[in-house]
Amino acid sequence: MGEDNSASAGRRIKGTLNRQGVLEAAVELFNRLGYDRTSMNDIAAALGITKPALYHYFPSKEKIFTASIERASEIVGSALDEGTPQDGPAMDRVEAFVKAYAQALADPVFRSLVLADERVLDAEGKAAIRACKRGSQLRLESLLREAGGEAVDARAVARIIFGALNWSAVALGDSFGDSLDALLASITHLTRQGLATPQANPTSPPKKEIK
Amino acid sequence: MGEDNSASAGRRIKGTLNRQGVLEAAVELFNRLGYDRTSMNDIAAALGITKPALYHYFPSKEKIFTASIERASEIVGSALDEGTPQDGPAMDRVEAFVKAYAQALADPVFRSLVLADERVLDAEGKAAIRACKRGSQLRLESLLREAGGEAVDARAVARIIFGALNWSAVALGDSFGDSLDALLASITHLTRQGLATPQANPTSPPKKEIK
DNA sequence: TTGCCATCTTACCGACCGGTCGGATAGAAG
DNA sequence: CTTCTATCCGACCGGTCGGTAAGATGGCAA
Repeated sequence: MGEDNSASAGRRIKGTLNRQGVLEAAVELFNRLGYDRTSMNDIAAALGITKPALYHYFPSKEKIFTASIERASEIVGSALDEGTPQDGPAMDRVEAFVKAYAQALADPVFRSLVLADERVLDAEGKAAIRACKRGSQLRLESLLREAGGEAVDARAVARIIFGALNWSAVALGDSFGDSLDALLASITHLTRQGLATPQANPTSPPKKEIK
Repeated sequence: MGEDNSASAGRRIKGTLNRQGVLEAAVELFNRLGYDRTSMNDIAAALGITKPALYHYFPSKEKIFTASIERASEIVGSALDEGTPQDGPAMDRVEAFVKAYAQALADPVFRSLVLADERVLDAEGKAAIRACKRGSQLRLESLLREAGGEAVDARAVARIIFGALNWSAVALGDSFGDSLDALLASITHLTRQGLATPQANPTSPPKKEIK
């Protein structure tokens, strides 16, 4: 509500630190060292200030994290909105969606959400992460169903795609971008070929012995 | 070398605690809470002893972790050896390999390796994890090349498969087993279809301007 | 000039961490 | 019996953590 964001008074002319700057520095450390192993002193030192000064921008360490989660949700949301066309062949839209998601993974702030260990957050933070991930998941599933009909298990294929991208981003770290093109090409290839031919028995659970 | 494993004397008749028991309890906690947030007191409490007693079985917290990593390497190694046939159609062997790997993921000790954050380990521990992961990766790549020839980018497809399985195992936790069948079916389907038709321009980097 | 307020610092707190010390306990060996 | 040794515990250590108290600094508005 009443957030006064005017670059008003204070000391610090050099740097003009603000919440955004703190958040970016913190995210960089969270991604590199992990949330637990990043101390408030580390963050402060990276900004050239002392620990208590940090508490003028955020009331606690966890609030920094949850703020980065919220920001990450906005980032991936708008990236998918802008990157996924509203019409055209369904499979092309799947491809555009996957590409947009992969590009969002290049943003450190969004990576902090993917890397985030839900166990360190309270119920509210957990819910925010789950809602964001679930949103992306459902959007891709819907697109896949549109593209493949009943030919495949859309939920499972979406899991494969997100798993491939998220895991590679986490495992490869900063060199993720180097192999991204090859990864995207293969994901697209497998998905196109897989959706083109129906799967034996996609989702359906065994109906025989319901009792 | 000279490890005396004889179930010799001492107090404790009830329980007959040993390194194996300590390791299993620790792994369960590491997987549930994360390595950093699991204290030696937590592990001791789970075993019904106190912290100093723990140091009769392992010399440090990190040694418990590295021991679980070594054990996990053996588990996945033998699971893949036993689960992957030596002959038959290459694609069938890929499928068997993937299935064997997925079953290894059900073992908490192996999951501790997949979940492990390399950043908390020393150079030796890091190397052990990397060697294990790299071994699995190369085996699958080799199998994929055998099955698909030059049709696809084997490295990228292997990343997709491991990413899908590892990420799902981490994200779904204990309910991983519930959706495993559907996941395996879709992975197999996508891989079979993807290998059946060649990819536009798989791995090859631009050869033109080598200079 | 006066007073306000955002900014930033030094010094500190209680809690918890991994790990250690010295001793208590009890079955096995002689 | 004594002695040995594996097992285990209460108490404690140095260090780090997230967070706080209290005050110094300096630009801005009145």
